[in-house]
Amino acid sequence: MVKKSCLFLDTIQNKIDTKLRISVPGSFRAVLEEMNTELILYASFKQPCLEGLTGDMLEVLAQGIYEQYDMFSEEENDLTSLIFAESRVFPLDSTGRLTLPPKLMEHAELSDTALFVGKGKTFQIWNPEIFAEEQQKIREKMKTRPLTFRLKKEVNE
Amino acid sequence: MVKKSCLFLDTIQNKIDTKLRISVPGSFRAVLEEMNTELILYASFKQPCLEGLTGDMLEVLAQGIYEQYDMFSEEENDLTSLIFAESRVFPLDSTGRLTLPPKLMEHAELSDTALFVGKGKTFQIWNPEIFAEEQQKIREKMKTRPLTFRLKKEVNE
DNA sequence: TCTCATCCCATGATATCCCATAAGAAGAAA
DNA sequence: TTTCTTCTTATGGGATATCATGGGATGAGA
Repeated sequence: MVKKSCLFLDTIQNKIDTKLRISVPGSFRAVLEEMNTELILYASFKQPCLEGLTGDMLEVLAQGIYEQYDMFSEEENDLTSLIFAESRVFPLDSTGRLTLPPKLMEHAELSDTALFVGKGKTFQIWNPEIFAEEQQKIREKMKTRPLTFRLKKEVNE
Repeated sequence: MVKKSCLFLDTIQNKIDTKLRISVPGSFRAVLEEMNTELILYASFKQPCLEGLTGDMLEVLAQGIYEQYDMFSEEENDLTSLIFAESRVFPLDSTGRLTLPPKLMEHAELSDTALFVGKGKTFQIWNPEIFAEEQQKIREKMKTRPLTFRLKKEVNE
């Protein structure tokens, strides 16, 4: 039996119905089930899209904030206001759909279709047209400023 | 069975009725029930809002204060005065509401609506208009001085 | 007896669940 | 390679349960 990857991969476009429901791609649901965790969404504070996370990820985030910042510090307050106040658990129905709140629909400028974009340990939800433009911009940027990146850890271990 | 996150998430606006009652959001109540703990409120000593905690969290807070400050220090005295002397357990009625004392209503400048703001292991209760301004300030701050934050722990392990 | 706080029930709105159907992908047989 | 079958995944609509909120009843303390 091959070990399943716990990464969100690929780009999948699904429809948003009149009740603002959308199917989470099967491969994404498989990751959530494999990790036995909940699905979290929040409005990205950098881009017009939604950020998708696992519940585990959010717990680690919470723990990290308390370890790195003072309980009553301004930084702690700002971070928790931006992350936890904006995110929510999204339960899936029996066919694997979630319901998008109007607030998030607006933020990501969604109407009748949405794009699930795998980002490894997280994913994003985009308006397909906007994503295509953004993706193009990133490609252009790479031509002039190539990113460097080095794997620190051995791969096959 | 998926593990439930024990974090206060999302921002939910509810009404305060003529008896000064307000429904605690269902998702917040779920956290309290899951942790099998009481709901504590006190007037924030930094902002015009109310701080909400679980009984468990208050215990952790107490422990932290005694570990970080000398028993008879000024800081220890100030913090305990500000937190424990002001805190109270708020019982919920059968439909999940609590009754706000006039003193807390004043402190948070509340009238007929209030916003429950998830902050992870705690939450806050705000006048919606005041919170919107505060949140905007935080967003502005992030543009000029983006907070960096690095996950130290592996997420999927 | 009066006042205040808590408790209990009724209602309406909303979100969640469940079933039915359609579409697509993978696999088997020709 | 082509066609047919089967299974999984996606989408639509109706039924149901849950939650927020308002009003009245009950009981304790002043």
